[in-house]
This record gives sequence, structure tokens and C-alpha cells, in this order.
Amino acid sequence: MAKIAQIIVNIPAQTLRTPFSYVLPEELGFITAGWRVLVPFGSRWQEGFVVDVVKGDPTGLKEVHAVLEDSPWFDDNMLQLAKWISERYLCTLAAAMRLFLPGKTGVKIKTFYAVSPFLNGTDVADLTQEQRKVLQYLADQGPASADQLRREFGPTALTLIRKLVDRKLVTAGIQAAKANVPKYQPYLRLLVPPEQVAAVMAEMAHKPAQKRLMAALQARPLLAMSDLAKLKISRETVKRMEAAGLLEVIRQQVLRDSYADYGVGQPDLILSPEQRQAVNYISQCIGERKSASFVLHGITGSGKTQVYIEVVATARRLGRQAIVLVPEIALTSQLVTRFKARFGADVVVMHSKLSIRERFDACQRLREKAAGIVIGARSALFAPLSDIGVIILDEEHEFTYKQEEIPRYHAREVALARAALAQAAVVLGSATPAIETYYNALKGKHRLLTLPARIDGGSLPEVTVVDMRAELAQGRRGVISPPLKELLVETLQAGEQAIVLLNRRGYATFVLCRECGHVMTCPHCAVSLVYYASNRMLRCHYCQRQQPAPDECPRCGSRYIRFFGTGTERVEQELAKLLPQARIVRMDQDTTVGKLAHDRILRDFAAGKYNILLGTQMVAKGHDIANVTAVGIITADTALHLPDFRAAERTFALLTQAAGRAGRGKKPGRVVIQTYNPEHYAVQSGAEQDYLSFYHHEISFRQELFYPPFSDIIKFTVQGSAEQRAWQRAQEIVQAIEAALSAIPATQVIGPFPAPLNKIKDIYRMNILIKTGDSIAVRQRLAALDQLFNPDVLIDVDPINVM
DNA sequence: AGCACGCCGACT
DNA sequence: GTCGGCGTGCTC
Repeated sequence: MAKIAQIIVNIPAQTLRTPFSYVLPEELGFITAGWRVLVPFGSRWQEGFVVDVVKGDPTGLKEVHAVLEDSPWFDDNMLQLAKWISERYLCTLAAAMRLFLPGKTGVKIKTFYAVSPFLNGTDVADLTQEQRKVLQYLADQGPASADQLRREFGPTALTLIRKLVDRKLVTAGIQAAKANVPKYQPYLRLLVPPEQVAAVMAEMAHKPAQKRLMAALQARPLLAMSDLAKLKISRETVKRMEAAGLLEVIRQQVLRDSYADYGVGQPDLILSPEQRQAVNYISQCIGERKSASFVLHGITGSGKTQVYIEVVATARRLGRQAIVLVPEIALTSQLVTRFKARFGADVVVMHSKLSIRERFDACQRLREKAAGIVIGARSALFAPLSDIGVIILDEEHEFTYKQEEIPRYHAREVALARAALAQAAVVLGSATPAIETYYNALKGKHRLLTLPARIDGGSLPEVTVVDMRAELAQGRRGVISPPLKELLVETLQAGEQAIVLLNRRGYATFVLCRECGHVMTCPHCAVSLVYYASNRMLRCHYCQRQQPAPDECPRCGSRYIRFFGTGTERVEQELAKLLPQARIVRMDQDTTVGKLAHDRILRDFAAGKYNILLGTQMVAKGHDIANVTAVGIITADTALHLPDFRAAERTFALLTQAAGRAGRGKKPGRVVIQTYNPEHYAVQSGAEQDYLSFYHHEISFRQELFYPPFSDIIKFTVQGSAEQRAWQRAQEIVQAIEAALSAIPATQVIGPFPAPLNKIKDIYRMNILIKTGDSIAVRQRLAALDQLFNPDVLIDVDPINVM
């Protein structure tokens, strides 16, 4: 009986659904579940995750080759969480386990060829000229990778080398080239005691370079060698000073951290009684190692962040770790600043826009316990932490918590699962909790904690709703209604700032012929093309193909072709015309390329460089600028007409968030909402900032139509390049699903129907929906249906939109 | 996901 | 006759 390791190979293929068995050689007998290893797989080498070690018969099995780290990456809780994710979201264990790695693949595996040690004396007379050259090259240069050989000998190198390997003249070895190695940099450190510096410098009258360097070193404990060029100091100077014993060169690990400069010296605030009570409840659970979840319902400005900070402080005092999630990468810096001010280097940032190396360093610091607080977007949930005390989701209602790639998990669900395994607390914070969340809180699954008032004593903004239909009826066709214009003028005159939000979702700037009604659409994706005024191009948002905007209608030849709709660019132009004195800054996907661009715009705006901030969704979130007293929402309801049961929830949350940006300082705020549906409950409750009224409306609608939280939805998308075949496949799948689920009550299978975006990049898409009251039973049955787990079927459990 | 194996068209 | 296209099927 030998030790057999059950291994999940790190390949995200839907068809690889079971672990593989490998023999553990004696020297790797220490391996247990959780180790990352290198294994032979088919004709190549692969990273594998050990999920179990058993005793068994080794015949016919290959061996585990090596470990990839000196300790297991996954602990028991992480393994269990990965298993939970794979069952909950019907994905492979490999896909779930990959979430925990700082890069998708932790290692790059390369084959190296070397001259065989037994070569001496072997007869090589029968080799070709070329083969002999390769052999000589390897003998001279030492081991070489396949890439290297191909560069040296051209594309035939591999056939050449294979012959040599067959004849045992060359050995093929593999090496796990670690993509992730700590980075070291040389630094200079002053060896002169501070009290003698002045005296030493006084003697340097004739050594100006040395004097400059002394002065620079005096100011800080370490000076990076790479900064010397800026100071105009040569290596020679350094060498001389080193020889004179004035300084030393040391090598120190550099942590790659884009957020290194965030958050210094901000005062902590004193908690209100409600905040104190919330902190106490949550802290108690952390102390007792009880898994519990809390909904922290507080309007914008009610001080949720301070509660988070205190709760995290409790966890850290008890030696436990904390995860703080934000819905979007752009919002991390807000929280990082606050948290670093309190916790300093104990904070690490983790999100997918960091370089792999930055992520790796963050993981390293957590694993070494050099830090215990992780702040980031979804992916921070999978940080390598051994004893989590609390997981916080800020703005928990945000749809971005749902991952739209495989595995399509929801961060809220995963947070609750991870916390349950770790006996940790979960805090779900929001001004407008998700309908599901609030429902669960009222049912007693979460404890509801409410922060009623704005902490600075500010009052809610005064909201005006403008009926755009009436505006149109009076012949006013502008994007900006008179009440909004008036608000902006008054705000600017008072020296205050305004935010203008353009809710562009599902609206876009399509091109329409006013004569024949033709709309320019992408021939590959069946969506309308978006007009870019800056270069007069039309672009498809799905496949990114561009084409010049036409002067006349391609269908009827009319010249009355109009660039319709309202993009940020168009609003910017109109604002500039109405308010020539305004300094406007635009923030949207086009102006926020790069991980810190968003921060820069907000910082400039907060510093008063601009007086109007114009943009999409992202202007509505996460910042707190005291001088902003006005918010205008160009079209409140563009999302209301999408065929999606969460449309109202989206709209309400956006209105509330946006309105909450106004009047956060001492000055009162004013908001203008422009809408074509002033009577809709989402718009009305949003204008009144009345969450409960919205919730009650919405929950009865959900119950009536058997939507979540009363049912669970599973969506299948069948893809194919041939429409007929995709349709046929979809119908076969529906039949299989119906057969498998027939015995489960309260379960409907809907479809197939063509997806509303039924063609993306020339691929046709058919949707199938399952609505059920017993999703556990449904998922169990579905997991046994092999035909679902093919590359042409996408599975989305709890889809965020059903389109 | 890769990679091998296998079965049909255009070339030396 | 061969090189090479990409459709299945397998990987402990």
C-alpha cells in the first residue's frame, strides 16, 4: 500500500470534473491536502492541488514530482470553501480553487534540455550536422529552454531535440519557474550618528557631491540606490563614502504596493450611541467566536466606516484577521486611506488590477502574519488568512459583488460561507440593502442594526423631480431642464460644487435615421453602435469594432440622421454652452483608464480645481466632499425599462446614492432628478430617500411573480456559431433538465428563448431559466447531468440579470 | 485547456 | 503520394 494523492489539476476546463490519483514518492510523504504540487499530466507538466491523501494501490499511476511551496497554500477552511463554491455555483473544483491564488496559475512550468551526464564515450557518428550543433550548444551553454533553442536553431529545434532525447544523449528536465519571487533593491544607509552629521558635513567643503548625498541621507533612514540619478550622484561617490565608512549599501525586500502612500494622520472620530451599540454587538460575536451576520443599515453619511474600523480593531486585538470588501476597485482608496490612518502597515490591498507581483506580496505578508487586514474588491475574499474574525461588505447591495466570469459567485454569499467556516462575523453595510438581504434580516437570518442619523448632523437633501415628458410637451428638448440649470447656476454662484450624473446604463448614444427609423447596429453583435463625438466614430461595446459615423442613412439615404441619446460627451458640451464659466471634469470609462485615474479626478475635484463633476454611475459612490451641495440626475429611469426584474432596485439604489452626495458638510444639499416616469415607485421612493417604502413595494412584486428572494434562479446560456444548431442543443438541454427536475415541486423550466443580446461576436446565444423554491435539490440533480458541463453551455446560478 | 490522433482537400 | 486543415477524446 502506497500513499496516493487525490489531485485537482489547475486547468479551468468544464469537462475535467474529477480529481486524478498520483503516487506520493517517499520523499514527498509529508504532503497533505492543501499543498500545491507539480505533476505530469498527459504529455506536459501541470500545477495540481492536493485535496486528499489516501492509502492504495499505486499500479498504473504517475508520481507527484515536487511541491511548489514550502508550506500548504490551502488550509482546511479554504478547501471546504472551494468545495462549497463548486457545489453552489456548479463549477469545477479547479475553477473554485484558482480563486485563492494570487495569479491564475501560480507557476510557469518550463522544460529545460541538458546534455546527458552519461554522454562521454557514446558514439555520435550517426548524428546529423544539425543535431551535433545542438548537442554542442548545450554542452557549451548549459541547460536551455525550448524557447531558447527555437531562437537559436529555428522552428525545427524541437524535432531535433526530441531525437536527441530519444537517444538519451540529452535529458529533459522541468523547472517550475516561479513567476513570483520577492523583489530586492539596494538601499543606502547612513552610518554617521545624527549628532555628528553636521561636523562631518562641515569638512566636506571640497566634496560637493558627498555633501549633497549626506544631506539627502540625513532626511530619511533609507535612500533607494535608484534615486541617486535624480540627485546627480554617481556610483563613484557612493563607493568612496562607503570606503570611508560613512554609509553602507544594504539590500532590502521591496514590497510592491501602489497604495504605499495612502492614509496618514487622520483623526479618529468619537462614536455616536448607535454606532457604539452596533460595534458592541458585532464585537461580542468576534470575541465569542460565534458566526453571525449583521446588516448595518445606515444612510449615506451615517458613519458606517467608523463602525467598520472599530469592529476590525476588535478582531485585531483578539489576534484575528479581517477582510473589508468594496464593490469596485475604484473605491478601495477611500477606505484604504481611513484604515491605514488607524492601522498603518497592518493593512494590505488586494484586487485584480494590482500587478500579479503586488498581489503576491500582499499574500506573502498575510501568510507571514506581517499584516492582518485585507481591503479590496471581490477577490480579497480569497486571501490566505488563517483565523478570520470579521468580513465586512461595504455597499453590499452593489451588483458588482457578483462575478460575471466563471465561477460566477456572489461575494455576499461566499463571505457568509467563509465566515461560517471560520466562526467569524459578517457585516453587510448599506444605505439601501439588497432586497434579498433586507428580507433575510427581517426573517432573522441577519441581525439588523440601524444607524438613523447623519453623523455630522446634516439633514437630507431637498429633492425636486422634473417630469421630462412635460418639458418635451412644452417644446424644451434640451438634456438639461430649466430647474437643473437654475440649480447649477446658483451653486456655482455660491462658490459651491455640483455633481451631474448620467445614468447611461442601457441607454447609450445610438444613431437613428429620423426619416426611416433605421438604427445603426453592429453586424456581429446585434446591439446598437455607440457614437463617439471626439473622433466621429461608431463603436460596438461588445466586440470593440469601430467604423466611421455615416453622413447619410445607409438604408434610405436620408441626410436626417441623428446622433441620438445622451453620452457624457454630449452632456459636457451642453453644460459648457449653458454655463460658460463652469469648470467641468468628466469621469467615465474613457477618462478613468489605469488603476488610480479615478482617484486623481476625485482629488482634483475635491481640491476645487473643477466646480462640476460629470459622469456615469461611478460619480455617485464613495466620496465625501463637503463643498458639494448640488446633484443633478440627467435621466433617472433609463434602467427601468430593461427586461430585468431587478431594474427597479437598480434605479432606486442609484437615486439614493446620488442624492446622498449632496450636502455632506454643514451646507444643505439640493437635488434635481429628471425622469420620464415620475410616478414609478422606484423614482418616488428614491426622491424621498425612503428605503422602507421602496422595500415594501418591491417585495410584494417579487412575491407575486415568484422572483428572488422567494425563488432561486439558475440561468443557462447555450452558445453556438450556427443558429439552428444552438437552438437544437438548447432544446435538448431543456428536455434533459425537465426530465431531471420533474419530481421537484415549485420548479419551473423556462425556455429556450433567444437571449436579448442574442448575438455577440457572431456567436448566437439561447437562454434557459430555472426558477425554483428548492435550489439545493435542483443543484444536486443538475450536477449529475453531464451534457450541461460543456464549453458551449454557460451556467449562472443567481444571475444578476436574467437577459 | 492542450495535445495527440484521425480523417478529408490542395500541392510538390 | 504528402502536408495540413480542425473535429473528437483523453489526460491519474
